[in-house]
Amino acid sequence: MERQVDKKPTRDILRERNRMALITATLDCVAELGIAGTSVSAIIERAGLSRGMIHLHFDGKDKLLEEAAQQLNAQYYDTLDAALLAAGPSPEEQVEAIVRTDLSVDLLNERYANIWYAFRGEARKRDSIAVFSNTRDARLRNRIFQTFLAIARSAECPEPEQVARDAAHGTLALLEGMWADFLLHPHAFRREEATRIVLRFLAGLFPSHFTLSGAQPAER
Amino acid sequence: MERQVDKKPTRDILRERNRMALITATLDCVAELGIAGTSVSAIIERAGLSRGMIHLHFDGKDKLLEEAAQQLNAQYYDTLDAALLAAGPSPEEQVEAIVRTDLSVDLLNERYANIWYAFRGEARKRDSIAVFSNTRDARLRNRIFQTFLAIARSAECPEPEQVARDAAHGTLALLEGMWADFLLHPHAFRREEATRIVLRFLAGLFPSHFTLSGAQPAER
DNA sequence: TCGAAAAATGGACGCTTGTCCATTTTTTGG
DNA sequence: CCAAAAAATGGACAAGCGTCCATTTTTCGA
Repeated sequence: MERQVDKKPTRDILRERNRMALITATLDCVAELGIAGTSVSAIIERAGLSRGMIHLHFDGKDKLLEEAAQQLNAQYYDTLDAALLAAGPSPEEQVEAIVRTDLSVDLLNERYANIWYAFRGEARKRDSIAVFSNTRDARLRNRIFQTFLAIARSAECPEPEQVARDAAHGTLALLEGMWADFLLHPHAFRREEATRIVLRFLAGLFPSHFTLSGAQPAER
Repeated sequence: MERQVDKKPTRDILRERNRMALITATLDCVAELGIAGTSVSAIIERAGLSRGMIHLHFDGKDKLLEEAAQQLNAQYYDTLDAALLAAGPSPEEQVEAIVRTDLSVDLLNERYANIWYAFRGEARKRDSIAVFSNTRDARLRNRIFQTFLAIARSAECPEPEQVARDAAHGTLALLEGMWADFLLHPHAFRREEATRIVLRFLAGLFPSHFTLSGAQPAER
Protein backbone atom coordinates (compact mmCIF):
# COMPACT_ATOMS: atom_id res chain seq x y z
CA MET A 1 0.00 0.00 0.00
CA GLU A 2 1.51 3.29 -1.06
CA ARG A 3 1.85 6.19 1.32
CA GLN A 4 -0.47 8.97 0.36
CA VAL A 5 1.54 11.47 2.37
CA ASP A 6 4.27 13.29 0.42
CA LYS A 7 2.50 12.19 -2.72
CA LYS A 8 1.76 15.76 -3.71
CA PRO A 9 4.48 17.05 -6.07
CA THR A 10 6.82 19.83 -5.01
CA ARG A 11 5.41 21.85 -7.86
CA ASP A 12 1.97 22.13 -6.33
CA ILE A 13 3.35 22.98 -2.92
CA LEU A 14 5.37 25.87 -4.32
CA ARG A 15 2.43 26.98 -6.40
CA GLU A 16 0.19 27.13 -3.34
CA ARG A 17 2.88 28.98 -1.41
CA ASN A 18 3.06 31.72 -4.04
CA ARG A 19 -0.69 31.89 -4.19
CA MET A 20 -0.89 32.50 -0.48
CA ALA A 21 1.97 34.99 -0.65
CA LEU A 22 -0.05 37.05 -3.09
CA ILE A 23 -3.12 37.03 -0.87
CA THR A 24 -1.13 37.94 2.22
CA ALA A 25 0.68 40.71 0.38
CA THR A 26 -2.64 42.05 -0.86
CA LEU A 27 -4.12 42.17 2.64
CA ASP A 28 -0.96 43.83 3.96
CA CYS A 29 -1.19 46.49 1.27
CA VAL A 30 -4.86 47.17 1.97
CA ALA A 31 -4.11 47.48 5.68
CA GLU A 32 -1.21 49.89 5.21
CA LEU A 33 -1.98 51.76 2.01
CA GLY A 34 -5.74 51.50 1.70
CA ILE A 35 -7.64 50.21 -1.29
CA ALA A 36 -6.47 53.11 -3.43
CA GLY A 37 -2.82 52.39 -2.69
CA THR A 38 -3.11 48.66 -3.33
CA SER A 39 -1.78 48.56 -6.90
CA VAL A 40 -0.49 45.53 -8.74
CA SER A 41 3.01 46.97 -8.46
CA ALA A 42 2.69 47.38 -4.69
CA ILE A 43 1.39 43.83 -4.25
CA ILE A 44 4.04 42.04 -6.30
CA GLU A 45 6.81 44.12 -4.74
CA ARG A 46 5.69 43.10 -1.25
CA ALA A 47 5.26 39.47 -2.27
CA GLY A 48 8.67 39.43 -3.98
CA LEU A 49 7.17 37.91 -7.10
CA SER A 50 6.83 38.98 -10.68
CA ARG A 51 4.05 40.92 -12.36
CA GLY A 52 2.59 38.04 -14.29
CA MET A 53 1.83 35.93 -11.22
CA ILE A 54 -1.39 37.74 -10.50
CA HIS A 55 -2.71 36.83 -13.91
CA LEU A 56 -1.46 33.25 -13.57
CA HIS A 57 -2.89 32.42 -10.15
CA PHE A 58 -5.97 34.59 -10.32
CA ASP A 59 -7.55 36.14 -13.36
CA GLY A 60 -6.50 39.67 -12.60
CA LYS A 61 -6.47 42.06 -9.71
CA ASP A 62 -10.22 41.98 -9.04
CA LYS A 63 -10.30 38.24 -8.45
CA LEU A 64 -7.29 38.52 -6.20
CA LEU A 65 -9.01 41.10 -4.06
CA GLU A 66 -12.10 38.91 -3.90
CA GLU A 67 -10.18 35.87 -2.72
CA ALA A 68 -8.29 37.97 -0.20
CA ALA A 69 -11.60 39.14 1.22
CA GLN A 70 -12.86 35.56 1.42
CA GLN A 71 -9.75 34.44 3.24
CA LEU A 72 -10.14 37.22 5.77
CA ASN A 73 -13.72 36.12 6.29
CA ALA A 74 -12.63 32.52 6.84
CA GLN A 75 -10.06 33.61 9.41
CA TYR A 76 -12.72 35.53 11.30
CA TYR A 77 -15.01 32.52 11.52
CA ASP A 78 -12.25 30.09 12.40
CA THR A 79 -11.34 32.23 15.38
CA LEU A 80 -14.95 32.66 16.42
CA ASP A 81 -15.81 28.99 16.06
CA ALA A 82 -12.82 27.95 18.11
CA ALA A 83 -13.83 30.30 20.91
CA LEU A 84 -17.42 29.07 20.88
CA LEU A 85 -16.22 25.50 21.09
CA ALA A 86 -14.01 26.32 24.06
CA ALA A 87 -16.76 28.22 25.89
CA GLY A 88 -19.47 26.66 27.97
CA PRO A 89 -22.61 25.30 26.32
CA SER A 90 -25.21 27.58 27.92
CA PRO A 91 -26.68 30.39 25.80
CA GLU A 92 -25.33 33.01 28.21
CA GLU A 93 -21.82 31.65 27.96
CA GLN A 94 -22.04 31.43 24.18
CA VAL A 95 -23.17 35.03 23.84
CA GLU A 96 -20.47 36.25 26.15
CA ALA A 97 -17.90 34.26 24.19
CA ILE A 98 -18.98 35.95 20.96
CA VAL A 99 -18.70 39.38 22.52
CA ARG A 100 -15.33 38.78 24.14
CA THR A 101 -13.87 37.12 21.05
CA ASP A 102 -15.10 39.80 18.69
CA LEU A 103 -13.41 42.40 20.89
CA SER A 104 -10.30 40.32 21.52
CA VAL A 105 -6.92 41.25 20.12
CA ASP A 106 -7.08 38.25 17.81
CA LEU A 107 -9.83 39.88 15.78
CA LEU A 108 -10.03 43.51 16.77
CA ASN A 109 -6.57 44.80 15.87
CA GLU A 110 -5.29 47.57 13.62
CA ARG A 111 -4.56 45.35 10.66
CA TYR A 112 -7.93 43.69 10.74
CA ALA A 113 -9.88 46.89 11.33
CA ASN A 114 -8.08 48.75 8.56
CA ILE A 115 -8.76 46.02 6.04
CA TRP A 116 -12.32 45.57 7.15
CA TYR A 117 -13.29 49.22 6.74
CA ALA A 118 -11.32 49.63 3.54
CA PHE A 119 -13.31 46.78 2.00
CA ARG A 120 -16.60 48.06 3.36
CA GLY A 121 -16.00 51.47 1.84
CA GLU A 122 -15.71 49.98 -1.63
CA ALA A 123 -18.15 47.14 -1.08
CA ARG A 124 -20.95 49.07 -2.74
CA LYS A 125 -19.11 49.12 -6.03
CA ARG A 126 -17.62 45.63 -6.05
CA ASP A 127 -20.28 42.96 -5.95
CA SER A 128 -17.79 40.25 -5.03
CA ILE A 129 -16.88 41.96 -1.79
CA ALA A 130 -20.43 42.97 -0.96
CA VAL A 131 -21.59 39.37 -1.20
CA PHE A 132 -18.96 38.14 1.20
CA SER A 133 -19.66 41.00 3.57
CA ASN A 134 -23.37 40.22 3.65
CA THR A 135 -22.75 36.52 4.07
CA ARG A 136 -20.59 37.10 7.11
CA ASP A 137 -23.21 39.32 8.54
CA ALA A 138 -26.05 36.88 7.95
CA ARG A 139 -24.25 33.90 9.46
CA LEU A 140 -23.28 35.71 12.63
CA ARG A 141 -26.67 37.36 12.92
CA ASN A 142 -28.56 34.11 12.74
CA ARG A 143 -26.32 32.35 15.19
CA ILE A 144 -26.58 35.06 17.79
CA PHE A 145 -30.32 35.38 17.25
CA GLN A 146 -30.88 31.70 17.98
CA THR A 147 -28.86 32.00 21.15
CA PHE A 148 -30.84 34.97 22.35
CA LEU A 149 -34.07 33.21 21.48
CA ALA A 150 -33.17 30.46 23.93
CA ILE A 151 -32.46 33.04 26.59
CA ALA A 152 -35.64 34.98 25.93
CA ARG A 153 -37.72 31.81 26.14
CA SER A 154 -36.12 30.70 29.38
CA ALA A 155 -36.78 34.19 30.75
CA GLU A 156 -40.43 33.82 29.76
CA CYS A 157 -40.54 37.15 27.95
CA PRO A 158 -43.91 38.26 26.52
CA GLU A 159 -42.63 38.32 22.91
CA PRO A 160 -39.49 36.21 22.79
CA GLU A 161 -38.96 36.56 19.02
CA GLN A 162 -39.00 40.33 19.04
CA VAL A 163 -36.86 40.54 22.16
CA ALA A 164 -34.33 38.11 20.71
CA ARG A 165 -34.25 40.02 17.46
CA ASP A 166 -33.68 43.29 19.26
CA ALA A 167 -31.02 41.74 21.43
CA ALA A 168 -29.17 40.27 18.44
CA HIS A 169 -29.54 43.45 16.44
CA GLY A 170 -28.37 45.63 19.31
CA THR A 171 -25.45 43.44 20.26
CA LEU A 172 -24.14 43.33 16.72
CA ALA A 173 -24.63 47.06 16.29
CA LEU A 174 -22.76 47.70 19.54
CA LEU A 175 -19.88 45.49 18.46
CA GLU A 176 -19.82 47.19 15.09
CA GLY A 177 -19.69 50.57 16.80
CA MET A 178 -16.82 49.44 19.00
CA TRP A 179 -14.88 48.43 15.92
CA ALA A 180 -15.41 51.85 14.39
CA ASP A 181 -14.28 53.39 17.64
CA PHE A 182 -11.14 51.31 17.60
CA LEU A 183 -10.44 52.21 13.99
CA LEU A 184 -10.54 55.93 14.73
CA HIS A 185 -8.82 55.86 18.11
CA PRO A 186 -6.71 52.69 18.33
CA HIS A 187 -4.56 54.08 21.15
CA ALA A 188 -7.32 55.52 23.32
CA PHE A 189 -9.41 52.36 22.95
CA ARG A 190 -9.93 50.27 26.09
CA ARG A 191 -10.90 46.70 25.47
CA GLU A 192 -12.34 46.11 28.94
CA GLU A 193 -14.45 49.23 28.71
CA ALA A 194 -15.92 48.14 25.39
CA THR A 195 -16.69 44.70 26.78
CA ARG A 196 -18.27 46.17 29.89
CA ILE A 197 -20.57 48.40 27.87
CA VAL A 198 -21.85 45.52 25.77
CA LEU A 199 -22.47 43.52 28.92
CA ARG A 200 -24.29 46.50 30.41
CA PHE A 201 -26.58 46.41 27.41
CA LEU A 202 -27.21 42.71 27.88
CA ALA A 203 -27.74 43.11 31.62
CA GLY A 204 -30.27 45.81 30.86
CA LEU A 205 -32.21 43.47 28.59
CA PHE A 206 -31.88 40.30 30.70
CA PRO A 207 -31.08 41.35 34.29
CA SER A 208 -31.32 37.85 35.66
CA HIS A 209 -29.13 36.28 32.99
CA PHE A 210 -26.21 38.69 32.67
CA THR A 211 -24.37 40.49 35.46
CA LEU A 212 -21.59 43.03 35.45
CA SER A 213 -18.64 41.55 37.26
CA GLY A 214 -16.86 44.47 38.88
CA ALA A 215 -18.99 47.23 37.40
CA GLN A 216 -21.55 49.04 39.47
CA PRO A 217 -25.13 49.06 38.23
CA ALA A 218 -26.09 52.44 36.77
CA GLU A 219 -29.03 52.89 39.08
CA ARG A 220 -29.85 51.22 42.33
CA MET B 1 -26.40 106.17 1.49
CA GLU B 2 -25.67 103.39 -0.94
CA ARG B 3 -27.48 100.09 -0.79
CA GLN B 4 -25.18 97.29 0.29
CA VAL B 5 -27.48 94.66 -1.11
CA ASP B 6 -26.79 93.67 -4.73
CA LYS B 7 -23.38 95.24 -4.30
CA LYS B 8 -21.62 91.92 -4.79
CA PRO B 9 -20.66 91.57 -8.47
CA THR B 10 -22.29 88.94 -10.64
CA ARG B 11 -18.81 87.51 -11.13
CA ASP B 12 -18.47 86.42 -7.51
CA ILE B 13 -21.94 84.93 -7.43
CA LEU B 14 -21.25 82.78 -10.46
CA ARG B 15 -17.86 81.83 -9.08
CA GLU B 16 -19.41 80.63 -5.84
CA ARG B 17 -22.08 78.75 -7.76
CA ASN B 18 -19.49 76.81 -9.73
CA ARG B 19 -17.52 76.15 -6.58
CA MET B 20 -20.55 74.60 -4.94
CA ALA B 21 -21.38 72.69 -8.11
CA LEU B 22 -17.98 71.02 -7.94
CA ILE B 23 -18.42 70.05 -4.29
CA THR B 24 -21.91 68.68 -4.90
CA ALA B 25 -20.77 66.74 -7.96
CA THR B 26 -17.90 65.30 -5.95
CA LEU B 27 -20.20 64.09 -3.17
CA ASP B 28 -22.59 62.64 -5.76
CA CYS B 29 -19.75 60.73 -7.39
CA VAL B 30 -18.50 59.37 -4.07
CA ALA B 31 -22.01 58.25 -3.18
CA GLU B 32 -22.63 56.50 -6.49
CA LEU B 33 -19.20 55.39 -7.69
CA GLY B 34 -17.18 55.14 -4.49
CA ILE B 35 -13.89 56.88 -3.83
CA ALA B 36 -12.15 54.82 -6.50
CA GLY B 37 -14.64 55.86 -9.16
CA THR B 38 -14.51 59.52 -8.25
CA SER B 39 -12.08 60.72 -10.92
CA VAL B 40 -11.58 64.28 -12.09
CA SER B 41 -13.25 63.34 -15.36
CA ALA B 42 -16.30 61.96 -13.56
CA ILE B 43 -16.62 65.04 -11.37
CA ILE B 44 -16.40 67.64 -14.12
CA GLU B 45 -18.74 65.68 -16.34
CA ARG B 46 -21.38 65.61 -13.61
CA ALA B 47 -20.86 69.27 -12.78
CA GLY B 48 -21.01 70.24 -16.47
CA LEU B 49 -17.83 72.24 -16.17
CA SER B 50 -14.41 72.07 -17.69
CA ARG B 51 -11.34 70.24 -16.49
CA GLY B 52 -9.43 73.30 -15.37
CA MET B 53 -12.04 74.41 -12.85
CA ILE B 54 -10.84 72.04 -10.18
CA HIS B 55 -7.39 73.59 -10.29
CA LEU B 56 -8.86 77.10 -10.37
CA HIS B 57 -11.24 76.83 -7.42
CA PHE B 58 -9.27 74.34 -5.38
CA ASP B 59 -5.64 73.39 -5.71
CA GLY B 60 -6.25 69.96 -7.14
CA LYS B 61 -8.40 66.95 -6.49
CA ASP B 62 -7.22 66.31 -2.93
CA LYS B 63 -8.24 69.75 -1.69
CA LEU B 64 -11.61 69.35 -3.39
CA LEU B 65 -12.23 66.07 -1.59
CA GLU B 66 -11.23 67.67 1.69
CA GLU B 67 -13.63 70.58 1.30
CA ALA B 68 -16.39 68.23 0.24
CA ALA B 69 -15.85 66.24 3.44
CA GLN B 70 -15.96 69.43 5.49
CA GLN B 71 -19.21 70.50 3.88
CA LEU B 72 -20.78 67.15 4.63
CA ASN B 73 -19.70 67.53 8.22
CA ALA B 74 -21.23 70.99 8.42
CA GLN B 75 -24.52 69.69 7.04
CA TYR B 76 -24.59 66.97 9.69
CA TYR B 77 -24.15 69.43 12.53
CA ASP B 78 -26.59 71.95 11.13
CA THR B 79 -29.29 69.30 11.08
CA LEU B 80 -28.40 68.07 14.56
CA ASP B 81 -28.24 71.54 16.08
CA ALA B 82 -31.60 72.47 14.63
CA ALA B 83 -33.17 69.34 16.12
CA LEU B 84 -31.63 69.99 19.54
CA LEU B 85 -32.93 73.53 19.49
CA ALA B 86 -36.42 72.32 18.65
CA ALA B 87 -36.39 69.62 21.34
CA GLY B 88 -37.18 70.16 24.98
CA PRO B 89 -34.43 71.40 27.31
CA SER B 90 -34.23 68.43 29.69
CA PRO B 91 -31.25 66.07 29.33
CA GLU B 92 -33.58 63.17 28.56
CA GLU B 93 -35.25 65.04 25.72
CA GLN B 94 -31.90 66.20 24.37
CA VAL B 95 -30.51 62.66 24.29
CA GLU B 96 -33.61 61.32 22.64
CA ALA B 97 -33.45 64.11 20.06
CA ILE B 98 -29.88 63.17 19.19
CA VAL B 99 -30.84 59.53 18.75
CA ARG B 100 -33.94 60.21 16.69
CA THR B 101 -32.23 62.80 14.51
CA ASP B 102 -29.17 60.65 13.87
CA LEU B 103 -31.49 57.87 12.70
CA SER B 104 -33.84 60.17 10.81
CA VAL B 105 -34.11 60.14 7.05
CA ASP B 106 -32.50 63.58 6.94
CA LEU B 107 -29.17 62.13 8.04
CA LEU B 108 -29.38 58.35 7.71
CA ASN B 109 -30.06 57.89 4.00
CA GLU B 110 -28.30 56.00 1.24
CA ARG B 111 -26.42 58.96 -0.13
CA TYR B 112 -25.13 60.03 3.26
CA ALA B 113 -24.23 56.53 4.39
CA ASN B 114 -22.40 55.71 1.17
CA ILE B 115 -20.32 58.87 1.35
CA TRP B 116 -19.64 58.46 5.02
CA TYR B 117 -18.26 54.93 4.76
CA ALA B 118 -16.38 55.66 1.56
CA PHE B 119 -14.53 58.46 3.33
CA ARG B 120 -13.92 56.40 6.43
CA GLY B 121 -12.36 53.61 4.40
CA GLU B 122 -9.74 55.93 3.03
CA ALA B 123 -9.50 58.15 6.10
CA ARG B 124 -6.44 56.31 7.31
CA LYS B 125 -4.44 57.37 4.29
CA ARG B 126 -5.67 60.96 3.89
CA ASP B 127 -4.89 63.09 6.91
CA SER B 128 -7.30 65.81 5.82
CA ILE B 129 -10.29 63.48 5.98
CA ALA B 130 -9.15 61.77 9.17
CA VAL B 131 -8.95 65.09 10.97
CA PHE B 132 -12.48 66.06 10.03
CA SER B 133 -13.75 62.61 10.97
CA ASN B 134 -12.16 62.77 14.40
CA THR B 135 -13.37 66.31 14.97
CA ARG B 136 -16.95 65.32 14.25
CA ASP B 137 -16.60 62.45 16.61
CA ALA B 138 -15.09 64.50 19.41
CA ARG B 139 -17.73 67.25 19.26
CA LEU B 140 -20.65 64.85 19.34
CA ARG B 141 -19.04 62.69 21.99
CA ASN B 142 -18.48 65.55 24.37
CA ARG B 143 -21.94 66.97 23.94
CA ILE B 144 -23.63 63.66 24.61
CA PHE B 145 -21.33 62.92 27.53
CA GLN B 146 -22.26 66.18 29.27
CA THR B 147 -25.93 65.40 28.80
CA PHE B 148 -25.57 61.94 30.30
CA LEU B 149 -23.54 63.35 33.15
CA ALA B 150 -26.51 65.50 34.13
CA ILE B 151 -28.77 62.46 34.00
CA ALA B 152 -26.38 60.28 36.00
CA ARG B 153 -26.05 62.95 38.70
CA SER B 154 -29.78 63.42 38.99
CA ALA B 155 -30.12 59.63 39.25
CA GLU B 156 -27.58 59.68 42.09
CA CYS B 157 -25.45 56.95 40.58
CA PRO B 158 -22.46 55.73 42.57
CA GLU B 159 -19.92 56.78 39.90
CA PRO B 160 -21.64 59.31 37.65
CA GLU B 161 -18.59 60.01 35.49
CA GLN B 162 -18.02 56.39 34.58
CA VAL B 163 -21.70 55.72 34.01
CA ALA B 164 -22.03 58.83 31.82
CA ARG B 165 -18.94 57.85 29.85
CA ASP B 166 -20.27 54.34 29.31
CA ALA B 167 -23.65 55.67 28.31
CA ALA B 168 -22.17 58.12 25.81
CA HIS B 169 -19.77 55.52 24.47
CA GLY B 170 -22.48 52.89 24.15
CA THR B 171 -25.03 55.19 22.58
CA LEU B 172 -22.61 56.40 19.94
CA ALA B 173 -21.45 52.86 19.25
CA LEU B 174 -25.05 51.72 18.87
CA LEU B 175 -25.83 54.55 16.47
CA GLU B 176 -22.67 53.77 14.53
CA GLY B 177 -23.71 50.15 14.29
CA MET B 178 -27.16 51.10 13.07
CA TRP B 179 -25.57 53.14 10.30
CA ALA B 180 -23.47 50.20 9.23
CA ASP B 181 -26.58 48.04 9.30
CA PHE B 182 -28.38 50.53 7.08
CA LEU B 183 -25.44 50.69 4.68
CA LEU B 184 -25.48 46.93 4.15
CA HIS B 185 -29.26 46.41 4.14
CA PRO B 186 -30.93 49.69 3.21
CA HIS B 187 -34.17 47.98 2.22
CA ALA B 188 -34.52 45.64 5.20
CA PHE B 189 -33.67 48.42 7.63
CA ARG B 190 -36.45 49.57 9.97
CA ARG B 191 -35.98 52.99 11.44
CA GLU B 192 -38.40 52.45 14.35
CA GLU B 193 -36.71 49.20 15.28
CA ALA B 194 -33.32 50.87 15.39
CA THR B 195 -34.66 53.68 17.51
CA ARG B 196 -36.38 51.26 19.86
CA ILE B 197 -33.17 49.29 20.41
CA VAL B 198 -31.20 52.38 21.33
CA LEU B 199 -33.93 53.39 23.75
CA ARG B 200 -33.89 49.88 25.21
CA PHE B 201 -30.21 50.38 25.92
CA LEU B 202 -30.89 53.71 27.62
CA ALA B 203 -33.82 52.29 29.57
CA GLY B 204 -31.53 49.50 30.76
CA LEU B 205 -29.00 52.02 32.05
CA PHE B 206 -31.45 54.56 33.47
CA PRO B 207 -34.77 52.78 34.07
CA SER B 208 -36.40 55.74 35.77
CA HIS B 209 -35.37 58.26 33.11
CA PHE B 210 -36.11 56.47 29.84
CA THR B 211 -39.11 54.34 29.01
CA LEU B 212 -40.05 52.30 25.97
CA SER B 213 -43.25 53.72 24.58
CA GLY B 214 -45.06 50.78 22.99
CA ALA B 215 -42.31 48.22 23.47
CA GLN B 216 -42.62 45.53 26.09
CA PRO B 217 -39.85 45.27 28.65
CA ALA B 218 -37.61 42.29 28.00
CA GLU B 219 -38.17 40.77 31.44
CA ARG B 220 -40.88 41.47 33.91
C1' DT C 1 19.00 11.74 -18.08
C1' DC C 2 16.15 14.09 -21.03
C1' DG C 3 12.12 15.75 -23.49
C1' DA C 4 7.71 17.61 -22.24
C1' DA C 5 4.95 20.39 -19.37
C1' DA C 6 4.13 23.57 -15.92
C1' DA C 7 5.56 27.80 -13.46
C1' DA C 8 7.58 32.11 -13.33
C1' DT C 9 9.50 36.20 -15.39
C1' DG C 10 9.41 41.09 -16.73
C1' DG C 11 8.89 44.16 -20.47
C1' DA C 12 5.51 46.17 -23.85
C1' DC C 13 1.06 47.70 -24.57
C1' DG C 14 -3.08 50.67 -24.43
C1' DC C 15 -5.59 53.23 -21.35
C1' DT C 16 -6.77 56.43 -17.60
C1' DT C 17 -5.34 59.32 -14.18
C1' DG C 18 -4.41 64.34 -12.23
C1' DT C 19 -1.97 68.49 -13.38
C1' DC C 20 -0.98 72.40 -15.87
C1' DC C 21 -1.31 76.29 -19.15
C1' DA C 22 -2.00 78.82 -23.57
C1' DT C 23 -6.19 80.40 -25.34
C1' DT C 24 -10.92 82.07 -25.42
C1' DT C 25 -14.95 83.99 -23.20
C1' DT C 26 -17.16 86.82 -19.86
C1' DT C 27 -17.44 90.58 -16.61
C1' DT C 28 -15.90 94.75 -14.65
C1' DG C 29 -15.15 99.79 -13.86
C1' DG C 30 -14.26 104.15 -15.98
C1' DC D 1 -18.26 101.47 -25.39
C1' DC D 2 -13.78 99.71 -24.48
C1' DA D 3 -9.61 98.19 -22.50
C1' DA D 4 -8.17 95.58 -18.49
C1' DA D 5 -8.98 91.84 -15.48
C1' DA D 6 -11.06 87.78 -14.07
C1' DA D 7 -13.14 83.33 -15.18
C1' DA D 8 -13.56 79.43 -17.87
C1' DT D 9 -12.09 76.31 -21.43
C1' DG D 10 -10.13 72.01 -23.14
C1' DG D 11 -6.13 69.89 -25.03
C1' DA D 12 -1.22 68.43 -24.02
C1' DC D 13 1.54 66.07 -20.93
C1' DA D 14 3.99 62.72 -17.97
C1' DA D 15 3.17 59.22 -14.73
C1' DG D 16 0.91 55.30 -13.20
C1' DC D 17 -2.40 51.80 -13.88
C1' DG D 18 -3.77 46.62 -15.06
C1' DT D 19 -3.34 43.27 -18.70
C1' DC D 20 -1.10 40.27 -21.58
C1' DC D 21 2.40 37.31 -23.71
C1' DA D 22 6.94 35.85 -25.67
C1' DT D 23 10.66 34.09 -23.16
C1' DT D 24 13.24 31.76 -19.53
C1' DT D 25 13.48 28.74 -15.56
C1' DT D 26 12.05 24.91 -12.90
C1' DT D 27 9.88 20.53 -12.14
C1' DC D 28 7.96 16.17 -13.61
C1' DG D 29 7.52 11.44 -15.33
C1' DA D 30 9.39 7.90 -18.12
